[in-house]
Amino acid sequence: MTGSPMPSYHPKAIEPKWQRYWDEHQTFRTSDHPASPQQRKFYVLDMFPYPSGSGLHVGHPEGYTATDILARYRRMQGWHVMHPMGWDAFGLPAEQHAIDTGEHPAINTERNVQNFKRQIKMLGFSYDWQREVNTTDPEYVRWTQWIFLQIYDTWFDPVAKKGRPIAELPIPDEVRRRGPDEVARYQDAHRLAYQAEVPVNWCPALGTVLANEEVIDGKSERGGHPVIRMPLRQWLMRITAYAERLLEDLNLVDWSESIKKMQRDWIGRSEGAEIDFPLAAEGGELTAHDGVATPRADGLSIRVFTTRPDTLFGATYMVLAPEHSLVGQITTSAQRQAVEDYQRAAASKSDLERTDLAKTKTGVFTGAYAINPVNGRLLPVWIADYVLASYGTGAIMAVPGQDERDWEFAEVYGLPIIRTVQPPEGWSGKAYLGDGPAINSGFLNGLQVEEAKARMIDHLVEKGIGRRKVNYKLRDWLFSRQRYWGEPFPILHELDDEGRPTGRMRPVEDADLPVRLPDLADFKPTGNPEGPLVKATDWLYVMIDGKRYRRETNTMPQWAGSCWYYIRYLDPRNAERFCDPEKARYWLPVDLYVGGAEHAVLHLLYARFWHKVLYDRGHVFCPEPFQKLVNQGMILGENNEKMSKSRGNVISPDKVVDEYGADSMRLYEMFMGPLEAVKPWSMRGVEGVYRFLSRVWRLVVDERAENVCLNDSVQDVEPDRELLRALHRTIQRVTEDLDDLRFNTAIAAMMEFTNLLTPLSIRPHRVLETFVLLLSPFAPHIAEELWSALGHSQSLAYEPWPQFDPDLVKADEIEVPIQVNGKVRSRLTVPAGTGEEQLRELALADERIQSFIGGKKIVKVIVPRGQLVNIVVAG
RNA sequence: GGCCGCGUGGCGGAAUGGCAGACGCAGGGGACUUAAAAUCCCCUCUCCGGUUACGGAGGUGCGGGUUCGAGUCCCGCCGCGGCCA
Repeated sequence: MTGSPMPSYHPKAIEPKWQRYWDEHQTFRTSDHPASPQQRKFYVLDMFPYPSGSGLHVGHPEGYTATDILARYRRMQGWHVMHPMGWDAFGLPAEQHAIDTGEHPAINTERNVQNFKRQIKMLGFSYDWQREVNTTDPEYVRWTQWIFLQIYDTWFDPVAKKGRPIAELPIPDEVRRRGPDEVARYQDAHRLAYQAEVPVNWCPALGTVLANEEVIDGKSERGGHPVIRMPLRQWLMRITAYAERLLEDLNLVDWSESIKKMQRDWIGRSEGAEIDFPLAAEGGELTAHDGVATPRADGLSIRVFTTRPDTLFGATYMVLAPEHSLVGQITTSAQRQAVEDYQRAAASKSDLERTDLAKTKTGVFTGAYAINPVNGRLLPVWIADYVLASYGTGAIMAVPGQDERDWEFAEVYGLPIIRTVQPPEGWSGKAYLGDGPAINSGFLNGLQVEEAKARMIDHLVEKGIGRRKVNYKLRDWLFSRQRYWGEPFPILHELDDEGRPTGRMRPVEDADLPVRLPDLADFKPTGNPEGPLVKATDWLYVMIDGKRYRRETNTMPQWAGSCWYYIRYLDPRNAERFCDPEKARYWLPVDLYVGGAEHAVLHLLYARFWHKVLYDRGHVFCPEPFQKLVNQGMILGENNEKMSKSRGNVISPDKVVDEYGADSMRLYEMFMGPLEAVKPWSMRGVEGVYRFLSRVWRLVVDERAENVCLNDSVQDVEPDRELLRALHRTIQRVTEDLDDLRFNTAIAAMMEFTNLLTPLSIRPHRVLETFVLLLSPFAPHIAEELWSALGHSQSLAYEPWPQFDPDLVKADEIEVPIQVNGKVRSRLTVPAGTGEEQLRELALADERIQSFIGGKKIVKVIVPRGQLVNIVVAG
């Protein structure tokens, strides 16, 4: 605060004052219960930030301002508003800092949180800080671990299509007969949280595995370190079991089509068939000339998934992913060396590199042949890295005639190409993917693609060599990380007398949660896949009932805490449960969720998945967590480029607030353009809204006085009809724009109204009061100050939102343009509500119009909604 | 390569199929001032005619279409952005 005199607009003096007022009066504390049964609830949520060391950037306040305006608006409309904030505070930068400096990540994190909180509070957001959560808080971690155990305790019943307690999993008799260990193994294999040996992206530099999404171009998303593929035993979440519901329930939510589509594409549902191709006995290629191929004695076959079973007659070779388990068994001795060399080379490539369409296809023949089950044709079996082990069955039937990549591969290696769909006349391309009649396809000939698919599947089912199958691109979620700064898994591994794991696991009892992170002197990665927690030898071993256990040393990924924070806000200090069911029932789903589009797929998919498991297990009561979702657009630098330190175009909120105040910052970010649009920053623009706020200030306050007191023009008089109409029109525009999240045009409406008020020498007190209320959600500090200057002793935060009178909004007279053949030629000024017939007559009688239509034939006259006349003349 | 979104003044942007360019920025002129800043008032899409008043023509990336009427709807192209490959 500077000691400068108050009468001119001085945000630095008024903003901290009102922030203190709101804090001291707990103005925005949200009660657990509605004031009356009629009160509507409104849960408006921001994507909580990762408190990085560099502090807030101007992108954060964009979404936060939008939600804050709506929260304040709804409060004034009498709604029961939930508007919380917290910290997504586990993450790699804090751990890296710890590795570099030896300082515990919690200390660094706390410092960053304090800085973020200071910056957020300086913008005057109306959060209920009593509900602040921090994902690294042991009391929060406790419930993240508890939810993990809920998921661990759940299996997916494919018949009921829902998650059920593992105790309800039917155990087959043969499993039961083999004893309790087998039963436990069977259960473990069905849990939604399970361990499996999977090929992972191991990043030696970070000392951790990474999810596919965290690997970009073979390098880690954070840090850009090289990543290699290797098989490791990891925790996974069976999100694939929920694929269908995650897809289906997108129909229940009010999200933009583009975000829904991104989620749908990520889930990647496709319908097709699974087909078994028997492998031919060695030397089978010799018998092919006789048209008889002999299957291998051991009956081995290759199972493929295809979305185009109609093209089966066009299969001319087969491809296995280099990692496919059959490769070793079927490769002939002559090909073994080449195959093994190729497998090694493929292991060092990322999926992205392998499947790049532009890349020249490579592969190696295994020496083996499979038999096409529909025509007995022998198909050479290759391995190639363009086939991924993780998609479908990790094997394909190659149909070059109808698949671009197969065509390319066939060209490179001189494999035969058979078209099975007739391309349109004049087709000059290679593979033809479109519709058309089947050719070279036996009993399918002449059928269009869809019909041919159905007929082929029927045929496969009848012969017992294939089945209808739905496939998803979605993979199970790799849930473990070899890091320190994350939630420990609440899982104990049983050890035998020699200290070797028995393979039996037990979850930590609820009463013993949270499993806290042990303190470490050294946070460096161990360089082996066990993670830094193995160094905490005191923490690592546990004795229970005379048995020795070793704690799980993996930690959870950063996504874990953000999967359920919106629930914890509702009951943040509950020590008995993760959330009181009555509170969850009352507040959920979130009515409006605002955040960056970078979370459009993963965060939202993971959070929806956890929500659905909690829903199935009876802990939450609505199928979807986020009813309406809005993605704010990115704010670019003043040079129209993405803001970044390296480009030197970063705008600091601290600086903006220091120069112009929080209200100008808020107002500018909302005035820049539509919330969802990408838009460049402009300091001149900030100055523009600052000038607007100064003008508003001067409408009310006497600048010449020593203290804040009313301008002489503010008088206790009734507004004239014209001013009253403009006021009500402004109320209408601001209200309707707020309902539709059109903040930029709402602000424009208020600017127009002040432009009208500025030249007036008498400004009715009542009109200014109403206007200040309209402005208050956008620029709350100046609004509070003016409200107080207008004679009120309490905050305006719960003043009723102004209502407009629809009759008053209507103008007495309107101007009606008259067009001739669509061009405006004249205008009429008529009383509002003049009938169409009368408008038509007035228009035709108009002198200027006469000169345009004179002598011409009038074809018709159109008077839409009595607002315009268009006269259509011939010639 | 596929899918999605977007192309409007010098700039950010406004326009339920109905007067294109609201509002703001930048720019120009004026008032106030010893002066400057601040503030207030006026002008500001392009071209043509006119001293003025004003009138006319064109104009929303390009080309077509639907319609009495298209920035808005449809088809094709070009450019930019995002997501996926």
